[in-house]
Amino acid sequence: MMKETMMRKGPWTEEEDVQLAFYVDLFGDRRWDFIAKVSGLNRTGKSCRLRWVNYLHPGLKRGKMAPHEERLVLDLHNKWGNRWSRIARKLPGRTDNEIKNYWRTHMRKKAQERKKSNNNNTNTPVSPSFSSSSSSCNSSSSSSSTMAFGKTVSENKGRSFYDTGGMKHHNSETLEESSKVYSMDEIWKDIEDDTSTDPLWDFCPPAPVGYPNSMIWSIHDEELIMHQINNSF
DNA sequence: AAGGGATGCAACCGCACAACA
DNA sequence: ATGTTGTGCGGTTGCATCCCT
Repeated sequence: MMKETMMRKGPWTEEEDVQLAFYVDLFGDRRWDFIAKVSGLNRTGKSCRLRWVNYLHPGLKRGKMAPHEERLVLDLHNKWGNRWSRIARKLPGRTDNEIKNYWRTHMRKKAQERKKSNNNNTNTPVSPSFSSSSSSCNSSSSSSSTMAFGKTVSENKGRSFYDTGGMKHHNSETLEESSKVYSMDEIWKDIEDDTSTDPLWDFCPPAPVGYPNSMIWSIHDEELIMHQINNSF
């Protein structure tokens, strides 16, 4: 039987962050349900984990993606599709969530640029705003296809507009050419063509995920520690 | 200066999978 | 072999801030 207690949701407060960090420091970044319980945070283990992984983890970089990171994301997405966590492992200090958000943002940007360039492709070229040149964009064969980005695309049953599917769809015949209302793959391919020629990303570091995995402790230890904690608060 | 749309990011949800009893 | 629990992942949403008119 699970007793239904109202779990807290929504943004984390600074106090909660401090508290979570304290307990993760004590118990390691595993056993999230346990941490959630003993910390007294009225959060689910899941929520605690997410907060730690995406925000509190000491190894995290913050701020804008560097150009080489952008390249890496593009290239790895081209290879692996929406395997965000996998991609994140190749970008130390970046989280899957961050990369996912980045991708979404830039897909949106790109989509809009494309839309613009389609609208007035007869004369004024669009100024590229993303990382490097995108001069070859308008060489794509999709110049006549209907662009259905933004809100309308959600009508496109189940596929979010930034979900190109990556690898998933490259070999798939489910995406019939004829049925494409819009083709992110095509668009992104164009972008890729511009960027992937650059071997810059080759430096690709050996994926140190950065989690301290040496936290070995027994249940017995847990209980002892718990006891101490309870006494100290 | 104000209002509205665009953007970026944090957080939640649902599902899948692995470990364990 | 099976059920339960914990964790991880990908997709989606909500909200605060920024920017433009």
